[in-house]
Amino acid sequence: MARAVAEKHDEILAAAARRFAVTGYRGTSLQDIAREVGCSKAAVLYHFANKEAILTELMAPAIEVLQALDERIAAHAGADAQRVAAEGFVDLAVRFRREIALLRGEFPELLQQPAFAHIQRISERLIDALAGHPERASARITAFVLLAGISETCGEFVDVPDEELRSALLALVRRALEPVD
Amino acid sequence: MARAVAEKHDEILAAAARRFAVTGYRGTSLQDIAREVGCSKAAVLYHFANKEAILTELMAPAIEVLQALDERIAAHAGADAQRVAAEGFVDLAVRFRREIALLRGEFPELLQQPAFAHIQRISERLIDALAGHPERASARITAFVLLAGISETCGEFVDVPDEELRSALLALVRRALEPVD
DNA sequence: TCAGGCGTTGACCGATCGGTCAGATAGGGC
DNA sequence: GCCCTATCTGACCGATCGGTCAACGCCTGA
Repeated sequence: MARAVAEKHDEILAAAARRFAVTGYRGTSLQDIAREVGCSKAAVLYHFANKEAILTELMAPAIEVLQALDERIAAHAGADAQRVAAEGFVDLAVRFRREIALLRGEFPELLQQPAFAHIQRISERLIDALAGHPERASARITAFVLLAGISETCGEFVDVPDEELRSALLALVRRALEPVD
Repeated sequence: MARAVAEKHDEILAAAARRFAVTGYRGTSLQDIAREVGCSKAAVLYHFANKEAILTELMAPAIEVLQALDERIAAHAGADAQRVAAEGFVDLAVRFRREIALLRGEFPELLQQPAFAHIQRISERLIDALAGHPERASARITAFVLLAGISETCGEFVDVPDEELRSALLALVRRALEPVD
């Protein structure tokens, strides 16, 4: 029985991921998810406290890796931090591109939600590290283009093999980045 | 009287732009816009047929310029098309960054709406032109990162002076792009 | 002076949202 | 055979959405 519960839990999670990826978080209703699973909306809410809990659980692994990257960047300094940030973020984006895709540009709003409040601060530090010269506006602009662009792109090119996507992005980042002198 | 009507029309438009920029299109209700203007929701709908009409009118100038860019790219060929696409898009993004900002990542859904159907095709051609080698996956990935990243960035850095943003983006694009041989 | 229409309003509509709840069902332990 | 509980359901809730509508005041041209 316990196994059956876990199965249903995961089934709902997978269905939600599929729907979120197509119509986004806000654009997907609990009814949509229930229909995809083949059960009632009430059943979905029996397995999850509320809609946000589904999203939170779906994003948990990606957030964990993001936090680990944040700590790794903090542990380095100077040019090393820039390299760690660049490679770390590309890896993360490629690996979790399905999770990124399901946010479909709803980042700004979702980041406001308390559950994701700390993500914003991590993003800030990531941009600083990637910029190399955080005080130079052009460096920050470059970093922002890369972060936002890579996120969006990974959400779009879900069918390209991991290694191909990864190497293309890394090559682009190396070309685009102004090195720390 | 006719002037008063036009004034109110523009006032509603400006209020909608302000609200959209903060909470996005979907996240802004007609009630929100009416409150910002200081009138009733019904009054807003007296001046505009529906909510979508407000967005359409708000985006019209940007879409016109995008279409003009599309035609200019089509009129060129080879390496020239890549340069035209790059410079044209950066100019467009910087100039209309407030309009871009108010979409707040709702592009994917909005592009589905019939009013913006052709924008998707224009974007495809823009990516091809920017990629230079549209058949090479890495070139398309690079182009996508730049387009998506620049859009997002322009929506974010609304306070940076036009020329500073423009030159930083152009420099980045030149570094990032693989030239057509 | 008065009829007509423009701009505006609040009340209302149906649809949909996330979420609640009491009760039906079924299956395993006693 | 009986009960208990985990699972699930349909009916329902209040809130909010975009949009409609009859009616009202006011301005204007005849």
